[in-house]
Amino acid sequence: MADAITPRSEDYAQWYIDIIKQAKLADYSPVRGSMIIRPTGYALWENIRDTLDGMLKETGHQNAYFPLFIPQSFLAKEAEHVEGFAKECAVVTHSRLKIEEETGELIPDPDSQLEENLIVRPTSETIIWDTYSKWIRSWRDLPILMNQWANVVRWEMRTRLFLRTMEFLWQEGHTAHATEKEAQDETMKILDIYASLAEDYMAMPVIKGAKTASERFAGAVDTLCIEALMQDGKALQAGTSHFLGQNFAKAFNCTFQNKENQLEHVWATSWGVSTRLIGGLIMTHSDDQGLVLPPRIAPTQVVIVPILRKTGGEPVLEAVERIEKMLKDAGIRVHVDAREGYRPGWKFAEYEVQGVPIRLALGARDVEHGVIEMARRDTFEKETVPQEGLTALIQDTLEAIQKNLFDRAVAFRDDLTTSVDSYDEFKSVLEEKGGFILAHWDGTDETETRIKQETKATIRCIPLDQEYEDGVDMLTGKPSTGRVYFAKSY
RNA sequence: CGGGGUAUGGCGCAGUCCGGUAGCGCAUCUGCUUUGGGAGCAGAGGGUCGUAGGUUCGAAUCCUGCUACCCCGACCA
Repeated sequence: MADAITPRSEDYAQWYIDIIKQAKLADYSPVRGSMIIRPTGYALWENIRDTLDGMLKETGHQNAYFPLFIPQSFLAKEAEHVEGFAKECAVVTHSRLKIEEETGELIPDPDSQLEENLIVRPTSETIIWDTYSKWIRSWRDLPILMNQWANVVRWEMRTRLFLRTMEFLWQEGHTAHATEKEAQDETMKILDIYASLAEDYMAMPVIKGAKTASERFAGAVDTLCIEALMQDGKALQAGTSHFLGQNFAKAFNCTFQNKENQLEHVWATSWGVSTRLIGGLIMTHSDDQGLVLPPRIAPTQVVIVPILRKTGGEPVLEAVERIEKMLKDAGIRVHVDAREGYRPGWKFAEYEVQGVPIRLALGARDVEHGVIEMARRDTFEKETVPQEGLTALIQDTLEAIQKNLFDRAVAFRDDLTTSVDSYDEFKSVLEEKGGFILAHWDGTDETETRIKQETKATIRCIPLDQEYEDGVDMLTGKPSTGRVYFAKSY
């Protein structure tokens, strides 16, 4: 047995770290709060990225790239935005280093102090709206549907691999529209795309909803989000889509002439998902044996392990090669591990830790009988099946795994979603069961803040499919017309 | 930014109380035997003990300062 994974029941946080290390997704870096994304982890990100990128292009968005450095003065232009981000900005003040003669120490060269400080982007609204104000003159210039894949930096006090790191990878979409309605529709359209990415590809069920004022993006009029529930009963904000109104257009003086020949401020949206999704993926499906990956997003969907004896391995390797080609031709991502020096049992354990959905094992006996052993990562089921018709069976099984993971996660989420009507009940459910709690809320900041202070639970979202229901706020007794989702969150 | 903990081969740790020149497991390398669920035996390589200073004939060990990282809380994708 190699290094063990701490069981979830013992220490969930340690389990999460163990999974990432054992599955070789990421490493800590020499810089606090920064992480090294290893090839396996990055391959996962590439699949998420490529899937989403396809969906965005499908809906008319184009990619561009804006710079990492933003003039410090830009950040100050939108009042709420600066308040939200100023506390976590990395600031560039000098352009070169020099060796101090007396001490031999390497220091920023005082002579190279910048005229104006640069900040490392925590998000790009400011530089993008500065640019849009130059690009947009007429209603004919609209809409602009732009996205960028980039890294951003937020100087976090407390970090966790994938979930919160000082530097992370994401995409940020920034769109400009002629009308409020069009911008609002865009915000919603993106939310649906995010939900589809999460549910249909990552098999991670999400609640679509709107953030309350206190949880809103700094500078947004409205923030929509998708919220997922992790195995420890805590919620994870997995993506956000913001309707920015005309806030940034006003701050950056971005106007256009409408069809009535009047000057009007542009309507805006912005939206993003990040490498945090990988953290969500891990905490949605994985178990005490290691990572569990949904087939549609798994870098390797099928691994084939030949079982070789010292001599007479040729027929086995030939069969493996034939099956590999067959599966590859069908578009399945397959990997053959024919390495010598590692025993089959070792390899089985290795791919289990890495979450490969299906493992095939083929030995001399199987070749003789025209069969092959197939093992599922999600259920640990193992069966010997005919090589004849294998491709179709694999395809079906991959789909079955995908569906099983999603169904399992939905069932878990539903089990851990509780409706409560009193504050006492709220507190006891939160304490003993965790998960999402549906409760009435009077719509005020004060109540939300008090609940947060007293219980550490926040309103994750006001669900978009909220049903009208007369009720009273569990704390204040004031009237409410529908339930909102509360939870402790990451 | 507060509280706690840790720092010794690549990883995980022991050694520190009571100073005498560094050890164990895993991993790595070589050879042989193995190979259908993390192999066995034999041998080998690899460490300025986080850092700076002090005490001492002698410091991983005692003293002082510093730094980094991890965990737990307040703030955030």
